[in-house]
Amino acid sequence: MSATVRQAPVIKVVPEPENLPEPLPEPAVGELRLETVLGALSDPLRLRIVRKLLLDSEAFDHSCGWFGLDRPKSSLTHHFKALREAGITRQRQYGLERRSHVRVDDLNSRFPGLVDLVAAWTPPDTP
Amino acid sequence: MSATVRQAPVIKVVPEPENLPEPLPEPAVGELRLETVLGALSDPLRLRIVRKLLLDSEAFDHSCGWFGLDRPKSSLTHHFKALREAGITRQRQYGLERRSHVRVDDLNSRFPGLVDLVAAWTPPDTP
DNA sequence: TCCTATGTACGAGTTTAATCGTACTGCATG
DNA sequence: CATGCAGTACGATTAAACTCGTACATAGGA
Repeated sequence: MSATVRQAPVIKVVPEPENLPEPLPEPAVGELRLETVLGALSDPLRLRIVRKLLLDSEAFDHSCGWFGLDRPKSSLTHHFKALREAGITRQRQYGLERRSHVRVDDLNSRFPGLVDLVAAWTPPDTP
Repeated sequence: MSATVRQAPVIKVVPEPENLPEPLPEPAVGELRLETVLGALSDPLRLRIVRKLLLDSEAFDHSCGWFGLDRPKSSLTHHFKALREAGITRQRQYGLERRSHVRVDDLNSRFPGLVDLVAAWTPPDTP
């Protein structure tokens, strides 16, 4: 168990980019397309990822392994990339790991209510 | 402001099935799945169909040809069926034509806000 | 320095979906 | 009753996406 996911500060809506790695390539807010976002969210695994980020994360970014998904790493890369390219998540490189968080403000401004729908979703087979 | 998509339930939630043809097979309200609905809405053509039904229809069902889509008939059948099987539209057979309307109440009760997102959507290339 | 852990890149196999031509059904009207 | 019309059913083709194995890159620590 190496380090747990512990990290220090309670911040997260961090205003200062100086100590933060640059986000990976992503669409700007104005470029978000409803059909693309819906397509990205139509996959149960990705829906679960976004929902977990919304519900279980306090205010931090989370790395791939935090989600506890039993899929090959290359599959996870695929889905995290799909979410980022659709504009749903933002990813930053922290040393080795690539951490994600949901672009809640961007999504709420362009598609109000959508984030709440995902948060209220119940997975098909999870107790 | 223009009306939001809500309009009076006076008509449209027709209570009497006696003078109405039976709806074609469709999922019940409780069976609606967010991932399926989002998948059905991730297609621009279907998004356009649903949006037109929401905005331009008064309270009636509309047949395939009403939409003015320049696609082969078999393609339209495919998409209308996808919408119905996802639970987004209801279809009834009126003599020759099969008319559709959006299950607004069902969608609002299970996925509040989703219908408004579709109504507010702007097609990629339509003037 | 080597080793491990995190994650990517690439490529192949499989599945799913979109698109559409053609043939068909059934009503409705002349 | 024959013709036209609205739409489906079926099948083939094509394109996209999911899934995953393998190989590779890198940061951090023993």
